[in-house]
This record gives sequence, C-alpha cells and structure tokens, in this order.
Amino acid sequence: MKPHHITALKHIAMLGGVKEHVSFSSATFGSMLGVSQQSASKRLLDLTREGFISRNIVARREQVKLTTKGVEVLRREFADYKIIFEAAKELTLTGVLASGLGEGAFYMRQRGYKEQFARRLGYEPYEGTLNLRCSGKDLANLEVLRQAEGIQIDEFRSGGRMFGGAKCFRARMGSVDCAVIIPLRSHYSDTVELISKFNLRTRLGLSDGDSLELSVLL
Amino acid sequence: MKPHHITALKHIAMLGGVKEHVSFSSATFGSMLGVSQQSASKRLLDLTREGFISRNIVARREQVKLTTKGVEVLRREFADYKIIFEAAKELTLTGVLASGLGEGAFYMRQRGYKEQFARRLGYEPYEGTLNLRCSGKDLANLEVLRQAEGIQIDEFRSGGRMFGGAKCFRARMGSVDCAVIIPLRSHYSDTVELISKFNLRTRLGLSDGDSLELSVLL
DNA sequence: ATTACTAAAATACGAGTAG
DNA sequence: TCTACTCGTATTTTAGTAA
Repeated sequence: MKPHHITALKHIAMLGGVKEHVSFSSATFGSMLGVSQQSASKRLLDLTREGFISRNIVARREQVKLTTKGVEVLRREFADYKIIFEAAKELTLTGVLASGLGEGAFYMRQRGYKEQFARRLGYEPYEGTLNLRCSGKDLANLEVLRQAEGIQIDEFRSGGRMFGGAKCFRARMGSVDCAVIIPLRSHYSDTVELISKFNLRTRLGLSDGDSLELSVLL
Repeated sequence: MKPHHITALKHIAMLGGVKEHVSFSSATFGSMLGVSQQSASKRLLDLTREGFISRNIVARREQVKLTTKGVEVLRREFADYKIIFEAAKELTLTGVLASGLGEGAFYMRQRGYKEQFARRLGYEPYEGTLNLRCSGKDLANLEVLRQAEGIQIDEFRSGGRMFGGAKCFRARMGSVDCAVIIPLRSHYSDTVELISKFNLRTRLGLSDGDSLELSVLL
C-alpha cells in the first residue's frame, strides 16, 4: 500500500465515501490531492483494481465508495495515530456477546495453548471462550490492539496439525480479570475471544446479545 | 507536504519521536517504510531540510525528534481521521483560562465583526473575549475544528487596515451559550478565543488558570 | 558499522487528445 | 462536458560505493 494511495483513500473517505457512494470528477479529485486530472484518474483506477474502492460510472456522474478492504486501511492508519497521540496504557472496548461455535473450547483444551496461557497470564483459563463482537468506534480500538504488541502466544504443532500463534491482552470486565485474544494470522474480524480463569458466562450471568464493556491493558 | 513524507513522519512518531529523540539506522528506517536505505536516508534529509524533524548524528547513533512543525502535520492527519470515523456533531474541548491581552475587546468593538456575529450567531457578543489554552489531547480536537467548516466570518477593511476573516463554532460552557473563534489566516496556536452574549468571566465567576470544559457543535 | 553521493533504472507525472 | 489513453519529461528510487 503506497502512501499516495492511502492519501487518496483518505480524501474519498472525507467526502463520505465510507458510508455511501460519493460523486466527484477526476479533475476535482485531482485538485484535492494536488495532482492533475490524469493522475487522479489513475489513482482511482489503481484503487479500484486493488479492491480498495468500488466505482459505478453512471451517466455523467461517477459514484465512488470505499470497500471493506479500503476502510480497513484507513482504520489501521487511524489506530496508528491513536497510538501516537493517545499513548494510552488502557483502552476501553465495548461489544456484544456473540454466540460461540463451541470452537473456542476446542482450542482452549489444547495443551499447547493451555500451558502458554498458564505461563504468560499466570492462570489456567476456563475451557471455553466468550465472543465479543465490536462495531463502530470500537473497531478502531480493536485495530489499536492489532497494532499493539501484547503478550505473545506461539504457534505449535500437535496431532499432525498446526495451531496458530496469537497475542493476548490482560483486561478486566467489571471486577473480573480476563484476557482478549487476537489470532496472529487471521483476516479481519469484528470479533475477539475472551478467556478468563472463570466461566464468565455463568459467573457474570451473561447471555448472548448482552453488551459488554472491558478495559484492556496495552 | 507529500504523502510519503507524512508516512515517514508517522513512523518516526510511532517510535516515540514526538516526545524524545529516538535512534535508528537509515537501513532500519528503510525497512519500516518498505524502501531502500538510500531512500530512507533521503527522507530524513528532506524532512530535516524542511524543518519537520531535527537530527543529531552523534558518534554512530543517530538521534531524531519531530519538531513542533512536524508534530503539527501529524495532528492534522489525526484530525482528518477523527472526522472520518468519529463524525461527531459535537466535540468536547477542555482548556485553561489564559489571561487575555485586552486585544480581544478591541476586535469585538469593530463594527465589521459585531455585525457579522450578530447576523450569524443571532446575538451581539459582549465586548471582550476569553482565551482558552488547550494542551495534549485537546490540541487534536482543536485541529478538528480547524479542519471543520464552521460559521464563516469574512474579512473586512476599516480605518485603513484589514481585519482578517475567521470561522466560529457554537458552543456551550455549562449552561451558557458561547462561540469559539478561530482566525483564518493565523499560524498555529494552542489558544482559541471564546465570545458570548454575556461577560463569561463575571457570569461564571471565572479567573485565570481555571479549567474550562465546553462542548462545541461542528 | 554507519550516512549519503552519483548515476542509471524505474516510476510517476501531466500535456495532448480520443472516445 | 466526462474518463482515461499514449507518450515525452520529471521525479524518485535503488545499486554501487566513498567517506
């Protein structure tokens, strides 16, 4: 991703291209970026080809909107600036408790993970995870976590397959300690997994759809 | 300011170059930016020449820190992203009441300003201003205001001199309506002026050094 | 080890212009 | 009008290398 492509995306976003299709001519766009109509046109072509924006050229007017991939790029940038200027040691993440697939429990039963969590977090987590689904402003905070270092959990091999690495962050939900897990080699997701020494669901009386707020240590 | 220079500044900032001198080789810097050592070296030369960073090359290790001008560039970028993702209609600005130079009152007595404020804000402001000095996180919010459109106050000529244009934003301090004024053609400042229908100083019993919080409408 | 010069290669740019 | 092509020029990049 080249700097001038990020700048171009940013300008489209500032016109409202994150939420809806926006219209502008390539000449106008050029003067926003401080380049010629021709270069602006090329930027739009490049961004389209690489899947960062979608275009509908209807009649005269051109309609441009950022794709999810395009928005992601900007969210990542935003997260960088948050780290620079808000260098917070703590971050509040809110989201909705999503129904798990029981998958989390499978992973948490693996010795390779169990041992690492025990060693790095100081406790052996309950065999099960909560899924926290974030939206809006919290997606940007999630991005801050993705950029941040966190506590490393290494990948390992067991039973003939690989179990991927992850990083985790200590957090508190109410008065209960827990940890946020972010898989290392995964594509973008609006959902993170929470683990804790306890069965958070029963201990805090949670059910799917509940709104959760946690403060995460960076 | 070229996009790749902004990216370079951002990376220096992420290493901590906003607050203190940081060390890294041009080769390391190059791999951070995804360019060669030679290009990274050139970036550092360019940024130095243009006054965005200061360098001390002592012995082997190089010390780099962003200048005020450099930090400003990034704050402006950050403000853009805030506008994109936080598209807030309202913004909270906090700061400290700074002693005015009496200058504000001079300007507020000018008919050219008085009339425009009366027309655009719906009231004729008290002849005097408060100076609000911002710091830290609020400087970024100030930058959001500078990027935002606001209510235009046009420049005018009177008594053989020009009075510059400005933009203002409706705001509330506690339960009192007021407005934040941002001069259009001025260099960076951490201080904004507040006007109101009332003498805010006496009405709210304010004195220099008091901490103020206002919610500003964008 | 470094940084940064020179020169050649690669890339980006915009004028002209077609569709 | 508009977008986006070609193509000559300008800028940027990097390899090689000096200090």
